[in-house]
Amino acid sequence: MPELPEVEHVVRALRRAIVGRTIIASEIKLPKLISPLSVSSFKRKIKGTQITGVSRRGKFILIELDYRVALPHGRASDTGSAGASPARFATRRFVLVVHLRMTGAFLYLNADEELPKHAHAVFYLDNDRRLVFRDQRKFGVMKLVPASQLAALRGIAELAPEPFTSDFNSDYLQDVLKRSQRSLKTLLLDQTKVLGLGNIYAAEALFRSRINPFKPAAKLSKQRVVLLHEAIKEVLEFAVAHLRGGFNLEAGVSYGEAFERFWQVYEREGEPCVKCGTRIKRATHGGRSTYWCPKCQRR
DNA sequence: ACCCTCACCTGCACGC
DNA sequence: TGCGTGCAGGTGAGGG
Repeated sequence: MPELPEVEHVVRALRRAIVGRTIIASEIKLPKLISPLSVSSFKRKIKGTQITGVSRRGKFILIELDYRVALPHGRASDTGSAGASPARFATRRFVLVVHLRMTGAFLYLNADEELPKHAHAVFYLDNDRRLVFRDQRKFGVMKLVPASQLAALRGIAELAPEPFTSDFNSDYLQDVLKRSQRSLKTLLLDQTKVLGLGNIYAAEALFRSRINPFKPAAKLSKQRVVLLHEAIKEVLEFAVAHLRGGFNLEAGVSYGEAFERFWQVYEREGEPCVKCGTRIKRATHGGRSTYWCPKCQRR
């Protein structure tokens, strides 16, 4: 389902709901979800951890976990609290790295609510509620890693700069495009080059900047790179600002679904272009559907 | 190093 | 109704 804006939306909802909670137990019904860890070691490691934060890197959700280990003899550890009395515990930090891929979603269930179909992981929290990971197509992945290893994790380490930071600027984008032999549409989907777009927002960003999806990336003029850079940021920002889930945290209704659809070309084959009225076209490109206005996006 | 295709899964909408 | 086909917002492995 999700591209960066949807993931950001899920992160914010999770943050409101689960930060501060302790995971008292878990169930993993789909072992490959958490591989290469075994189910038993995953459960052992995550049990008793406290959720200290929820953040995001690209489309990866990062659930930050602290595990306090009691130390014998009241010895202070360097991660323990400083203060008058010596710490009697050490804190180990972990991150549960989650990628929703196509159909992953989190649910936050009350004690009396039934598990939905395709619930592959269940985390029992200390407030008598459950955080559930559901994923119809089973593409989603979950990795529990020490916080110190996060940055080097394969899949994370290679990611392009975050689109809302100054590192993602038009000079960076021009540099990336110049080196590529691929079409713009294909390149925009590559998370190691441009971060956060998926099939919908790549199409939307190209439409917004009036650039043809099939154009070779290296052939885009500097002027139009600037336009594309603006469009990418605007499309993502607009989506983050306007996404609304139909969910209610207190009622325990699900996250990650029921997003409004406000895109202008995606899934609009045959409909009139909002700018010029020409019928939107669709083609398969690199195995995926691409939508564009043949008049607005001629070049 | 790059780029492409396919594989990973289930479910849904469509046409016959 | 049933069955076959194509398609779905993501990525990684494996090949050229």
